[in-house]
Amino acid sequence: MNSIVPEQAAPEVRTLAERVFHELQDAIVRGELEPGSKITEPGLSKAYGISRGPLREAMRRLESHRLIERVPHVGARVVKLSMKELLELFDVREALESMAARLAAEHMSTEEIAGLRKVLALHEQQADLKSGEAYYQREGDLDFHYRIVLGSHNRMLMTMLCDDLYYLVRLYRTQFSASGSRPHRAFVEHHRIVDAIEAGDAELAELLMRRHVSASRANVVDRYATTLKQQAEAAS
Amino acid sequence: MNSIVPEQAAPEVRTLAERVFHELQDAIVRGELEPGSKITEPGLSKAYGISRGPLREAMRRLESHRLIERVPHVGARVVKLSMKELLELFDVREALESMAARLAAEHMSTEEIAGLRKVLALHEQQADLKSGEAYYQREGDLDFHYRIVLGSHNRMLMTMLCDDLYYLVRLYRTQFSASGSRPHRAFVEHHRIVDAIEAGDAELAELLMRRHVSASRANVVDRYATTLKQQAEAAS
DNA sequence: CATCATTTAATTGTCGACAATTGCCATGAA
DNA sequence: TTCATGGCAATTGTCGACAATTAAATGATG
Repeated sequence: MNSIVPEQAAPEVRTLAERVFHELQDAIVRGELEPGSKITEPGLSKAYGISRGPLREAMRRLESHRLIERVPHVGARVVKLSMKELLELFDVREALESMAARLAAEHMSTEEIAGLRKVLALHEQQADLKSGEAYYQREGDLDFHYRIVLGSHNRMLMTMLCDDLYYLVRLYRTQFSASGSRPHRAFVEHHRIVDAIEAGDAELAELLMRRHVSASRANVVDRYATTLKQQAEAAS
Repeated sequence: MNSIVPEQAAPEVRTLAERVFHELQDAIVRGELEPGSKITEPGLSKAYGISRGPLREAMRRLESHRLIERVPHVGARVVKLSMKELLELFDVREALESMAARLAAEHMSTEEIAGLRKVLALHEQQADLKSGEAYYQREGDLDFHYRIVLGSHNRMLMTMLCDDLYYLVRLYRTQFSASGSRPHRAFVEHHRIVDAIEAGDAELAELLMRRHVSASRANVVDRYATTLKQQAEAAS
């Protein structure tokens, strides 16, 4: 079980390959390694002061997490999400997270639900501050989704969403510099979802989560259309 | 894009690691490598006549596909699906495949639908033969699901289902020696799903696929309970 | 006889070097 | 000028050896 929460709470990293994997993962998600840029084994090998052996293992792991793309005998590039791929990601999230919400409504313990409520409270408090810094809002949002996935008690779902897809989500947020959008509405939706989970209403929780992700996707499409329009105006 | 269809139609394998990966994948899914058995790097290295370098890469890939489990400094074992994990797999399949059916209803071309119908015809023809050999039936079943996933035109879904989960499904079928169960009912369900896809009814296709996977899951639970009961009787 | 510490063997992790393949660049011909 | 061809540099793929860690075997001790 890898890091469950963004904060790299990895206490003991037992192997070099593992450590450099996490470092590279962070570097990519944070945008320090430019999307689409080519990364070379000797380069990284020197940069991190390790041999190419462990580095290749780390890169192979990054590839399986869809953070880099490799072509045999050619090289590796940091993944660059296209709009099409981003929408694909949302469809997959909709399928998996709605299932997670359904299972969470069936299996989540009272303690877990209490923790979930605490996250919501913290989330709103930060929103009241209107601190502008959308970063924490967004991290809070991910925290919310994390906990529901964990509440599903389905390990396969957990690794798929928490270890793979959520890193892509964060990568997207840096690549498209997606600021915290539609925050208030998202808050309301989050609350409704927790209510359904607490009531043990699996079907409703599933439906609400589905709409929640779907609305988020629609919001992305909107923003993208707006951006295109602005670019067209600027060009004319 | 890796092998889309079971038949290893990989014409050109460019690297040793890739080749041995596919060979090991087949060996595991076919049950030649016993589930839960420990696999050692020097052993496989000699067995396949390659160095440990490419072999480690192949093993790392197998791990990301959930076919083996590795522990740092300890070793790797062929995955052994427990009942709990099998049910988890079904929940994930239900989520992803129902989404695939929905997208397929929206995006599938007439040619793709024709191909799908052809698979169904072939499927039934084999059933009429009552050839007992459930193997082909099962492969036909997987072929059906493959094509629908491909019809979703969502690459992320395709890799998740075709490259990862479906190998686990086949592994399960060998591990639990699951014979062709409930074949007639599955046929009917398959037809209804294709009808919905052809009609472009996304919601219905999604619902039917969901029920289809869910019924398959329930069937597995039934069989498992029966097995347990028989074992208890034999012990008494 | 059981339990614990120590040693030992085997496996994994890491490293540096060599071979193979690719992409680039210069050179030359149409 | 443009395109094809050849060679060259760089990167990836592969290999064997060494170091670090783990699990087991052995022996000592209560």
